[in-house]
Amino acid sequence: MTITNEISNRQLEIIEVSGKILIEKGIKGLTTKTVASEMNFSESAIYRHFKSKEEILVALLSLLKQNMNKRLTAEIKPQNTAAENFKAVFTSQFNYFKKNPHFVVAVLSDGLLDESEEIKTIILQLMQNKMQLLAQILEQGKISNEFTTKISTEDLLPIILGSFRFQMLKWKLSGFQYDISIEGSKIIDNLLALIQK
Amino acid sequence: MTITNEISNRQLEIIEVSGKILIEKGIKGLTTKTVASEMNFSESAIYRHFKSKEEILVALLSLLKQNMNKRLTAEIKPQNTAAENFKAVFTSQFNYFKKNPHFVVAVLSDGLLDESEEIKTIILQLMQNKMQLLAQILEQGKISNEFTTKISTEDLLPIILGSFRFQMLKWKLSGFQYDISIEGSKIIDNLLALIQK
DNA sequence: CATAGGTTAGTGAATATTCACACTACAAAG
DNA sequence: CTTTGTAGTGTGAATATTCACTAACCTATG
Repeated sequence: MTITNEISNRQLEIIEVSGKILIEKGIKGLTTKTVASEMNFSESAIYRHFKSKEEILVALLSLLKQNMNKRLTAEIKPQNTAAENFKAVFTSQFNYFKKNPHFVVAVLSDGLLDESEEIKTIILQLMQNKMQLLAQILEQGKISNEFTTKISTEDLLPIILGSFRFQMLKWKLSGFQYDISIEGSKIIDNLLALIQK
Repeated sequence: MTITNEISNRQLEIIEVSGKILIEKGIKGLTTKTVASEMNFSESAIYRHFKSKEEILVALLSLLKQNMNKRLTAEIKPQNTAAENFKAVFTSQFNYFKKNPHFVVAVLSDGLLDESEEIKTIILQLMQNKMQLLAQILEQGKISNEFTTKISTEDLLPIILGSFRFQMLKWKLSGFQYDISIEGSKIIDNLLALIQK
């Protein structure tokens, strides 16, 4: 356990293992025992790397938040059309979760929401960040006359985000069996078809 | 504990109390201790009414499933337009949850999904039931030329259901502070505006 | 007097966390 | 080159707490 904010390799391993357990066995399955077992070391060894179990979850979510923000912000380019930006952002999301399904918990985070105040805060920030990015694209599309102005951006956000979340839930329920980037691109097209003029 | 399938008054009380705890403290907060305390009797008294804790959850979800199916099916009338049926169904849902916010857990059921196979099955049935009802209305609207045919019913379902779920999540996150039937009717109108021709 | 529904006082299992201890790599000091 | 200090990382055993659930007993009421 270092003093810096940097995440050590071992910490990253623990985070990834925790994510894996989280999607396989849910929040109830994530115990010091299961994490230790998956790491092939004793329970007490966990405490060499994290102060508490909660800290692992906080680190996991913070990491995702950081990644997501960087990644998605880079996808938005002013010279592109709003539809292109819209596609780019969601494609990036679906590809990311395809490669890192253990982070899907953060999207389907209902269970995590009740864990602690700190965790709840991070999850809310994550949602807030995504909504802001999306709002930006929707506004662009309205100004450029690509998207419908029948519905306010504010009202459009929960529809789009809700659809995205639901798609993720379906994917999880299927046991991550199908290709989310393919199914995802369908829903992107459908959403665009609905909001485009 | 009676042998019949009927739910006794005391059982109903326990179910309602459990739902209340579930939305206030999440699945982790639902323990024999908290239920007993809320009921103002001892933990062991619970077992006079239910065989196990899981049985309480099963009863809660089964009850909701029964109620919902009856209620929503009654809302759909062939002589009405698809848009009217659409509105009626969702208005009924929002009003129901306004009166019974402790059942919202079943909608935001991620946490419950990992509890047990039986619980997972009931939740999936609940979702399936609602999707079927909704599909019926969407098909009606397509035939009567009210709704867009640009998007298949199958693809429209997750968008609508996802929006509904997300609205419920927002409501829960707000601590059930605003009037869900008012906010709900807004989202109904918005969704209709999107899918109507 | 049998039963429904309550009580108190347990049970064993699981949980997160702590502690004393051991090993290793490596850099500084002699 | 060897000694030695130290930071990092592991272990096993023990901890208090919480959990779902049970057994034995009490009592009002139909």
